[in-house]
This record gives sequence, structure tokens and C-alpha cells, in this order.
Amino acid sequence: MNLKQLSKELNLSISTVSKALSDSSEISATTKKKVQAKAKELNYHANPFASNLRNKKSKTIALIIPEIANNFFSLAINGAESFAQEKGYHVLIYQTNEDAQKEKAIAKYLLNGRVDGVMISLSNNTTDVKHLKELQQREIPLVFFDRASEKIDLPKVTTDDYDSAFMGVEHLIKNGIREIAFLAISKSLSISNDRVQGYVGALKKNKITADKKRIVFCDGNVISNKNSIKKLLTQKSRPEALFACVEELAILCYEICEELKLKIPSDIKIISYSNLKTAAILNPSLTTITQPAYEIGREAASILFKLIDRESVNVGDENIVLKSTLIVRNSTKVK
Amino acid sequence: MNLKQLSKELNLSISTVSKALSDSSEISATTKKKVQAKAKELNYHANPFASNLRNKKSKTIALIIPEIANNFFSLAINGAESFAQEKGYHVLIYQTNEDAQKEKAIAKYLLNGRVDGVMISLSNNTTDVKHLKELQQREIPLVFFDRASEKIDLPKVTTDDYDSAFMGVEHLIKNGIREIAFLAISKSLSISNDRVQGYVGALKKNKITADKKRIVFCDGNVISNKNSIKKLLTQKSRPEALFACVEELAILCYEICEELKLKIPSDIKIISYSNLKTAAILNPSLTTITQPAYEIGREAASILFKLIDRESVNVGDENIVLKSTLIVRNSTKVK
DNA sequence: CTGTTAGCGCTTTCAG
DNA sequence: CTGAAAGCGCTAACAG
Repeated sequence: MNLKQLSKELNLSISTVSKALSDSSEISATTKKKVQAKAKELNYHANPFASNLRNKKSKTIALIIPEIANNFFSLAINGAESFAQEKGYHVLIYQTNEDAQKEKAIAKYLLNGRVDGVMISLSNNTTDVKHLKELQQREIPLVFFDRASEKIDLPKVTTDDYDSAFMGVEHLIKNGIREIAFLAISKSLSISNDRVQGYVGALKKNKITADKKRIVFCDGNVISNKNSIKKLLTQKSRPEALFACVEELAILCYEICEELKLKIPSDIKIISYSNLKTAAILNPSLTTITQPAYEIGREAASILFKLIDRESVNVGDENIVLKSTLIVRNSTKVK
Repeated sequence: MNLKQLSKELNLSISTVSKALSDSSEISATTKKKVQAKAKELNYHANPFASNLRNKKSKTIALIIPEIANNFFSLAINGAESFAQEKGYHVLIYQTNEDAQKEKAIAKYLLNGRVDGVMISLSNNTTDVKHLKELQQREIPLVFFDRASEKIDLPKVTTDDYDSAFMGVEHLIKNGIREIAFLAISKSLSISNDRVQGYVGALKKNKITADKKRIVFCDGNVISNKNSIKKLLTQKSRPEALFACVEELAILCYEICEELKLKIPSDIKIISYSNLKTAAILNPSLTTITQPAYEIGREAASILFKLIDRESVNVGDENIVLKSTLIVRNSTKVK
């Protein structure tokens, strides 16, 4: 079922039918009605590829994220998809699995107009952003969410990484905990660097020396991460608390503590960035910093659509920072 | 950058370049090399819409799911996306938010060849499947995963709903618990009905009368769900255990128990279907039945691609059933 | 208000 | 082995 067939059924020309369907002012109300009725009757829907080809518009955006099965990202996708659906856009999804190479390959697929815009949260081992610059050159609107890079000037929607890490550390210090280790995820992502800085800042403010050996850089390799964290926990001066930069690391810590027979929170406290919706069934010993993930997704999509619609000409440096929330459950208050 | 420009650069015809890029046997090795080198140099990528239009193929599949931010579905998407990416396919994602109307609207977008195939997990209030029959008529391959309908004959990838529910109930009974209520999610989804049947079957086998009032049908309305469950828990003959058909209901139970000051698991046990990856930090009182969500997503994608590639002619009744796992933590063993 | 026609960028048949 | 040309289904400029 295409325009040609439909127009034949109606004894009208293709262009008249096309215009009638797009509610053009050139067409009389009566023919419009007739055409639209027939289209519905025959279940006609325009071929999107033909339209896209003509219009150089796809009504589609791409989301590039490290991992879908992640409490933060799945919520962010939810927000973005909801907004896109309201706008009548389609959403393509691509996982990088924290692999910078995959990220580059995915960016290549999108160079040729497949999508009208891209939302991306960088893989933790992405260091250069050539692939993003290429997209930028082709004038494909691009927005960072959560994990951004400073090496390219793009609008971004992030959270108060410095402040929230600072707040988390101060919370521990106020509860008498001073020996705190930090588990970072990358040396190139602002999300990790800023949180490290917030951690260091809070220690300094409280006159606690920030020992570099207490900052552990983790990556996609679970085995080596595990070893680094174990090392931290088995040395003579074991920290009193672990601050995990992302939820996955907190979970890893729980596993390690179980192996090492360390009781949480009596032997060691854990605090983590986390979007576990299931606080109700959580072990109450996990204090979390929760990012407004859904809102981040929606907000990033909203900026992306502004760029696509050219509503704002120069949003190059738009930079939305949302607030995270410290959620304290029972036991960190103890001591 | 399109074929025309590229061919001009090379002093070759458009068709020669096109064939060279698709590695056609009609073209000499030397020209192929020259063309491919130039294409890489100029970062040429075929316009997907023009190709799709010509080929009547989009190399894209759609995933229709109730909710992305859900431990089961996000894992299933992960599996499907991973497989699709390996196959060089793109993945469009659509949330229905458990709204049958939205589901129908989404199906309409896909009638016109936008995708080569569709994976769907039904919304819990979907009763008729006209929208799926329409897709079927247009010969768009379709696969159910997890939440299927019996009203249309399509390949499906599900889990052993009857058996796993049976196993869960028997686990409780073996631990001396006989008064068990079941929280279902739909009267039209096999996933819910089969689990109910498994529950009833296990009760019967153990000579426990299956009281219909102990089966509560929940839906998308959290408020009314809450009230129904509360009613169940405040009546004189309170059940000893709640069996939640999906994770969200288990979480709701935890909230309600907190409100009602019921201790879990001493006052009441909870058992639930759940894909919380974070068992390590779970409150140990939740016994779960865990579905192989990632594998379900991959398997469904794999069947879908077989249909797309017409490898198997008549997969109409392909019906893969994967096994779920009962994960018992500490406290249900007690008593 | 309606119809004719060119052309989006690609693939593929057919001719050379 | 290479090139010319038709046409996928749609939109829109232009003519009537």
C-alpha cells in the first residue's frame, strides 16, 4: 500500500493525496476528509524511508550508553524515550559495553543521517573524541548526559558531582569516620574526576590528609578491580569506609567483604552513588547518593530536540547540572 | 558526501562505485581497492534511507516493552541489543508503560516497513491482539518474549512459569508455610495465568485448599494494588506468605509491610519473581525466582533473525521455554 | 484547488 | 569489467 495505489483508489493524483495527508492548505476540506478516510480504511502509512530520503529528516534519535542493564542508565533511557515518544520521535539504542572502540564504531553508523540527533554517555575508557567531532562536523546535534568529556564543547546534562561527593564524605566524617577510600572509574571522565575532587575537597576541609593510595581507579575488568579493592582492604591500615563512584563497584565491595568476612557496617561502611529503586528491600547499611536519572534523560532529550529544531542557535555551551540526593538509611548513623 | 560526489572524485560512474563498495564480483580488484580507499578517506557512508528504500530492508528491529527501567526488561533488552549489534542490526526501542493503547499506537508506526522484525513483551492490560495481526498480515516477523498472548500464533521465548511458581510454593510448604497468597498481574497474560496455575497446583498437590480470595489481581494502578494487598494483610486470617508475580509487587509489599508494621520475615514471608542483580546487598528475607532475562532477550532476537532471514520457513509455533532459578537466601529457611 | 514532474541517494538490470 | 538509466515512494516546486 503506497501513495500510488491509494491515489488510484481515490481517482486523485499522487501529489493531491500526499498534500491531503499532510493537511496542506492547498487542498479543499472535502478532499482532505475523503483522502484521510480512505487512508485509514486501507491502513495506509507513509513509507518512512522515502519520506526521510526526501526530507533529510528521520524523526529518530540515537542513545549511546555504556550498559542498558544498569539502574542509572535504564532510568535515563526511560526519561529520554518518554520525551521522544511525546515528540513523535523514534529512539535507536546502542550499548558500548564500556568499550571505546565499540563507541567509535557506533558513531560511524550515525554519520550518514540515520538519526537527527545523538545523546551519549561516554564509555569509561573513552579518551579521545574524534568520533564525536566527526558527528559534529556533519552537523548532527549531540548532547552529553552524565558522562561527558571536556575535550569537546557540547551541551551536557550532568549532576553536581563535586558537591554530592563532598556531601557524602562530610556525612561520613560527621559520623566520626575519617579513613575513607574512594573507588573511581576513569581518569578521563568528568563524572569520576569531579567526584574524586569532591572527596579530596571534603577531606581537606576537615583537615584529613588525602592519601593518593586511597584512591583506586577501577575499569571494565572486574578481576583486576576486585584485586585492587581487596588489596585496599587487607593492608594493615584498612580504611573505615569505602566510597564507590558507581553502584556496580558498591556491589563488588559487598561481594568482596563477604569473601573477606568483613561485616558491613560494623567492620567497614559503604557509601555509593546508586539508583537502586528498591531501597525498601535494601540492606540498610548502604548509604547512597542518588542521581535524578529519569530527569537527566528527559532533560538531555529536551536539549537535543531544541538543537534539532534549531530553536536556540547557540546552545554549544548549555550545561545543565541537576542535584543528587543523599539517602541515609539506618546504620551509617550508628557508630 | 554521496555516491555521486565520490564517483566524481574517482572519475568512475556511480554504478561502478556502488558495486565496488558492495564488493561485487563484476568489478576488478584494482578498482575495488581504489574505491574503498577513497571512500574511507572521504569518510563516505551510504545513506541508509536510500538503501532501505531500494532494498526494502532496514537492518533494524523494534523492541516493544512495558518498561525499560525494570530489572527483567533491561537485561532482556541487553541480550537482544547485543545479539542485534553482532548481526549488524539497529534496535529501536518503544515503551508501552503498561498501556495497551500505547502499544497499539506503536504497532502502527511499524506497519510501513520501518523495521524488519519486532520483538514484543505485552503490556499487562493488552487483551486483543489486532495490532499484532496487522503486523503479521504485512509479513513483518514477530516474536514474543516473556509476556505472550495465546490469541495469536507466534514464536515465543518464555520461562517455565508453571513449574517455577510450583517450585516456589513447594519451597514455602516444605518450610512449614501453608497460608500463601498470590499476587498476579493480569488475567490475559500467560505469564500471570501460568504462575497462578503453578501456585494452585502446588497447593493442591499438598492438599491445601486454594482459596480464590487469596489470589489478588493487580494492574498498573499502584494505589488500588496497594489497597488490595493491604486488605489481604489486615483481614483476620492473614496469610503467612506473599508470592509476588513480579518484582515491582514485591517491593510494594515491602512498603506496605513497613506501613503496617509487619516484620519480614518473622510476621510474613515474601517470595517473588525478581531479577535484582544486587542479591549481595539485598535484605536476606527475600527469596526470589530469577528468570534468565539476558538469555531470553538473546534467544528471542535469534529467532527473530531466523525469521527475517527466512532460514526456517515455518517457525510459526516455535516455543522456547527457559528455566528459572529459585534463589533462597537466609531467612525463609528458618522456622 | 488539483496535477505533472523532478529528484532525494541508492541498487541493479541491461547495454556496451 | 564499466557505465547509463530506471525506479524504490515520497515531497514540493511549478503549471494549470
